[in-house]
Amino acid sequence: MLADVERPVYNTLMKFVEPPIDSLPPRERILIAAHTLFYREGIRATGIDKIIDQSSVSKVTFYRQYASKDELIRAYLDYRYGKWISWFKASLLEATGDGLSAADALVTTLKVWFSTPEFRGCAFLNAAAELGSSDPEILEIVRRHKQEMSSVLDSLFGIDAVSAGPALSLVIDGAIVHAQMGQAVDEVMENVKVSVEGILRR
Amino acid sequence: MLADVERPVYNTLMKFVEPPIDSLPPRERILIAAHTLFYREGIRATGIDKIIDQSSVSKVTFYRQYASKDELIRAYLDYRYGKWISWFKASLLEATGDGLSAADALVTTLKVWFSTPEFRGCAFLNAAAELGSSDPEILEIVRRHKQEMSSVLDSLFGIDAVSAGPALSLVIDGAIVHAQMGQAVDEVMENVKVSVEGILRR
DNA sequence: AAACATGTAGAACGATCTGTCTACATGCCC
DNA sequence: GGGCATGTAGACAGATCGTTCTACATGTTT
Repeated sequence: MLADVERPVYNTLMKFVEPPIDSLPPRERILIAAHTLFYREGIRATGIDKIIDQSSVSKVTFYRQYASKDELIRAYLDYRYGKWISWFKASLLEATGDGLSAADALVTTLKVWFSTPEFRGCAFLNAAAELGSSDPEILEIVRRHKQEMSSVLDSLFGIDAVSAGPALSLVIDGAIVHAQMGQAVDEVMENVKVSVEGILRR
Repeated sequence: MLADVERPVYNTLMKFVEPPIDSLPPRERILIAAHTLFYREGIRATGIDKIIDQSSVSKVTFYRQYASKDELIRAYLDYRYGKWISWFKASLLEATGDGLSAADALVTTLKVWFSTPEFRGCAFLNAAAELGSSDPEILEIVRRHKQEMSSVLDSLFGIDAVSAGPALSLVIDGAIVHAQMGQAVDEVMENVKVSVEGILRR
C-alpha cells in the first residue's frame, strides 16, 4: 500500500507547491486559487470576488465552471483530499527510506508540516468547524478523509492483532489542532511521541 | 485544586443548562443567547439580528451593552471559559467520588459530553478555526483554555516525575474533533482509552 | 416637574455577499 | 462565412451583514 505511491510535487522543505497558475486552464486556476484562499483565510471569509481576482478569470467564466460556491467548496475538499494524502504517504515513505522507524517517520512528517509557514491546521477539520453544523455532508467527507489517513497509518505500522490506526489518528488530530492554535511545535511533538509510544507499547 | 470547586448548574445528564432567560438583565440575556447561537451555528454564521431576536432585546440596547460584535465574541469566550472548566472539574470530581479511577473518570466525563445532543466540538477550537487566521488574539485565548484544562488533568492524575497533562490534553482534543465530525462515540472512547492508558503506563 | 438612565421598534446606511445579466472579443469547426 | 464554445469587463439585483440613527415610552432620582 505504501510502496506504489508516485512522488507528489514538493520542494526540499516539503511545502505544498502549487503549479504555475498562468499556464493552467481556467477551471484549475480557480480551483488552486480557491484552495489557497479557503485554506489560508477560511471558507466563509473568502468571497467569490477574491477567488476571481486571484485566478485571473471573469465572473462569467467562474460560474460556467462552478455552478455555485458550494460546488467549489466540494471541489476544494476533493482536491485537498488527494493532495494531502499523497504528500503524507510520500513523506512517510521518504522518511522510512532514510532508515527511520515508523514512529519517527510519523513524527518527522508531522513536524515538517506543522513548521511550514502556510500551516493553518487540517483543512477538513476547519471545514467541519466552519460548515459542519449547517451541512452534515461535510462531516461525512471529513470522516472519509480521516479514515483514509487511519488506513495509511495501519500500513505504515503494520497490523499486529489490532489496528493502531484509529488511535494514532486521534493523536495526530489532537496534535494538528494544538499546532494550529500556536502551541510550540517542539512541545506538541513531545506529546505526540509520548502518546504514540504508549499506543504502540500496548 | 480539584477539591474546592462549587457544583455548577447541570442536570442528571450533565447537560449545560441555561438559567431562565426572561428574568435576567439584558446584558446577560444577550450573552446567553450569543453563547447558544455562536456555539450551535458558528460565530460567523450568527448575525447580530438573530442574537437580538433570541435575547428579546432592542438593537439600541444591544449596542449599549456591547460596543461591537467583536466585543461580544470575547465575552462569549470568557463566559464559555468559566462555564466549561467548572463543569469539567465538577464532573471529574463527581466521577472520582463515585469510586472511579482518574482515567475512568475522564473517559466517563468525555463520553457524557460527547453524547449530549448540543455537542458541537470545542467552542475554542471552533473559534480558532473560524477566526484564528485573521485574529491571533483568539489563538492566545484558546491556548490559555487548553492550558487550564491541562492543569486540571494534572491535579486529577497527580504528578509523578513528569506531567501527563499536556499529552492527555492532546488526546482529549483529538477525541473532541473526532466526536465532532460524527465518529461513533464508542469508537472514539475506545481510542481515548488506548491512548490514555499508554500515556499513563509510561 | 425636570432630568436622566434605560428600555422599545424599526428605518436607514454603507459595505459585502452570491449570483445573473448585458455587451463584446476571439478562435475553431462545419 | 456562420455558428458556437469560450473568454473578457463590469453593471446589476437581491440578500444580509454590522452599525447608527430617529422617535418614543417608562421608571427613578433630584
